[in-house]
Amino acid sequence: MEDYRTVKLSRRERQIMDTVYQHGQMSVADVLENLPDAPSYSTVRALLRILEEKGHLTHQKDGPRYIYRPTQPRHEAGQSALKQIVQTFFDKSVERTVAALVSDAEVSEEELDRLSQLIEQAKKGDPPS
Amino acid sequence: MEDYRTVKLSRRERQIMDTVYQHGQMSVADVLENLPDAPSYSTVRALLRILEEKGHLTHQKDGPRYIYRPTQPRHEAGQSALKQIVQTFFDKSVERTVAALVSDAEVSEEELDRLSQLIEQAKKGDPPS
DNA sequence: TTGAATATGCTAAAATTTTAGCATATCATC
DNA sequence: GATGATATGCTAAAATTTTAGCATATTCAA
Repeated sequence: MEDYRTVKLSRRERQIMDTVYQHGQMSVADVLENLPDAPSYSTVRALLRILEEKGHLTHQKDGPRYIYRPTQPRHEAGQSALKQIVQTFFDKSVERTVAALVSDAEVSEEELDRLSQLIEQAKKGDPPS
Repeated sequence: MEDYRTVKLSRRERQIMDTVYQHGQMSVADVLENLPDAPSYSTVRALLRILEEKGHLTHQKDGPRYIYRPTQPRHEAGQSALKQIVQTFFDKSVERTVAALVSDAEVSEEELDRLSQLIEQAKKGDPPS
């Protein structure tokens, strides 16, 4: 599926999709709290409704209120978002992207170890064609 | 600097910033060719002007035409874009993000090797506090 | 050096996005 | 079961974004 973050969605809509993905699921009030330049409650409701119409969100009832969740699985959305970044800023190079990630100086020794393991696994497990 | 992709910029503006970052520098015609749902020439010109007013782009003359470039260095913009993604889709975990990157099945054996080296270097070179 | 092609400068209109707020429903508690 | 607090449904206005197009400048080649 196409990356929702680059096409079709307005600024607010994208902001909302981002928080909802980050939090997993949210009520209107939750979303409101987490948006930059907090808009009005009405606004958030309207946008959630639109996003649901467009098929990006669903809601279920939780007592009196609606709880919204993304329709596209998080890991899928993450994959395409990542892909977009790799393409835009890192010349489509996974390597350069990882370099940027680990050069951020906030990656612990242990995490680096786990990353090594991760890559070893990738070598064995998923030999690409 | 804050991630231009999440705040402040309209849909088209963000699309334009993305292509300009991807290509390094572009004329109006170049941008036009690379936008989804190609808008009109006028539109692109207007948006480039606005982005310049907002400080995200500069231009220089190349013969008869303007060539636009981002003001913020690409690697910086890439870092903050990545950070945003890591936060939104991968619970702020660099590890999970790298896992997603290398599980994309399009990473060659050689690239995996270079990634290993990369991480070894990170271990030695930049021991985080 | 002049004319065709291709630029930009600018203004205002069209379209979309964002917002407010009234009407109505639902829940929890006294 | 009445009441206050807190939801949603909906409509239309405000604000922003996107667009078109006329006027003018610049380049390049005949």
